[in-house]
Amino acid sequence: MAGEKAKTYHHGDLRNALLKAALTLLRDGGQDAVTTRACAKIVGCAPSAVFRHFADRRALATGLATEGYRLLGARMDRATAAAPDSGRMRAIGEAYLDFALTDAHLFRLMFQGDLIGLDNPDLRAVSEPLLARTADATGADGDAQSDLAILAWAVVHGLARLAIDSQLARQVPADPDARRLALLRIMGRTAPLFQDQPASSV
Amino acid sequence: MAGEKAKTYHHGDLRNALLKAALTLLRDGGQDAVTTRACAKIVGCAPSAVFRHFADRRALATGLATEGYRLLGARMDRATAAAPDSGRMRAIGEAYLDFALTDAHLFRLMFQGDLIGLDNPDLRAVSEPLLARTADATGADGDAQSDLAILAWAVVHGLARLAIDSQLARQVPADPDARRLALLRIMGRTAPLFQDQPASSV
DNA sequence: CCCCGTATGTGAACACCGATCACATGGGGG
DNA sequence: CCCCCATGTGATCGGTGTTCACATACGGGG
Repeated sequence: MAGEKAKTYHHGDLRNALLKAALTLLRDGGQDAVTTRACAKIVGCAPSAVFRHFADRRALATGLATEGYRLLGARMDRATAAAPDSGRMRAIGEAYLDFALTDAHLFRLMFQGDLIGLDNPDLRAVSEPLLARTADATGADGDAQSDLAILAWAVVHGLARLAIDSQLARQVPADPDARRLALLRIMGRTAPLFQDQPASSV
Repeated sequence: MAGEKAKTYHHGDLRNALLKAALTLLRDGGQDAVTTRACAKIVGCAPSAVFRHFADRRALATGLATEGYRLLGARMDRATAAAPDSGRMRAIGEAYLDFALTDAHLFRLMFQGDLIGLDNPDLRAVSEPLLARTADATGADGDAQSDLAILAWAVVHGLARLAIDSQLARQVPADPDARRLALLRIMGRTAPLFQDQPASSV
């Protein structure tokens, strides 16, 4: 008994338990491993129970992606808080790249339009502020601000995706730390967006 | 009879027919629609026949992706051939974006590491020269050349992916032509990589 | 020319998947 | 207290990738 959850017919928090199971499966098996039946087996419920909490497989994936945006946002917040004003863009870019490289499967899922519902209100509520905050950090304003924010996003997003799932993965060092440094160096070439500190410190 | 292919037991070119069917399915149904059974039904063979020509579903997808890289390469070649030397980078970037926007499903598949075999020799033979040609077009040399080529790739790749499968799709005009222009304008902000012509002409 | 080896295509099967539905359970508000 | 309804179950359906024994016929060696 002690510490053991009483085995009740009603789980009590099945939805969150399923999301947690799904995240585990995703992290070490990729999106293909995230199967409604596998999630059910992990939490110990019937396969059909999943659909009491998620309309379908896509809804489950959407919940996962939402959690991903929350994690990414937290990382970006921490990065900006710790950085001097003039280095906010670089800090954000670094955080974005780090997230993508260390949680690649989750990162991919967050942009897998066919697996998640991009229109989902919960997801939009979490993901849309990220671009706005980046726009602030450009230091520009007006149209240029918007353009620069999108461009900055594109640079780090492109680097991340190429590093994760393209032949570039082989053009760049395999060792995680070295790869990270190489990507940051390349990112730094995008003057003046990410060139806060002199190149030597990159 | 006239013009009709004789219905023979042996199809004769099943492999290519399957690839063609798969491409059709992909283009108007996304990757989920590319099913070995659906391909078989389209070409009119038994489901199991597919596996005489492709080891598994991934091999089929890999073949499709290879074809995609071939198409992209052709577009890039045409673009560079028609552009003045000083405008090669911009021409390449434009071609890349155009391809991604007009053949989005195929473009996505080309980078879907879990569906295609990135190590496939045929695929690598077609895809790897693309980066090399981009490196030439930077006009730089040495480490900077490599860095700039990767950065340029990242910019257009990031813009393309964000436009295709992220919330950015809603920040940017919905009309295809307007969207294209907006993305090119943003791309042009990456001085000096893509700034061949004065901004007014963008 | 025929004949057989082999590449190619078939049909039936298996395990797994997402999804649905009638039914079982039991917690919480009238 | 009791009953309603959210939650969980088990059986089931159609679809999918993949395999395997078997059928077919193309093409090269006698």
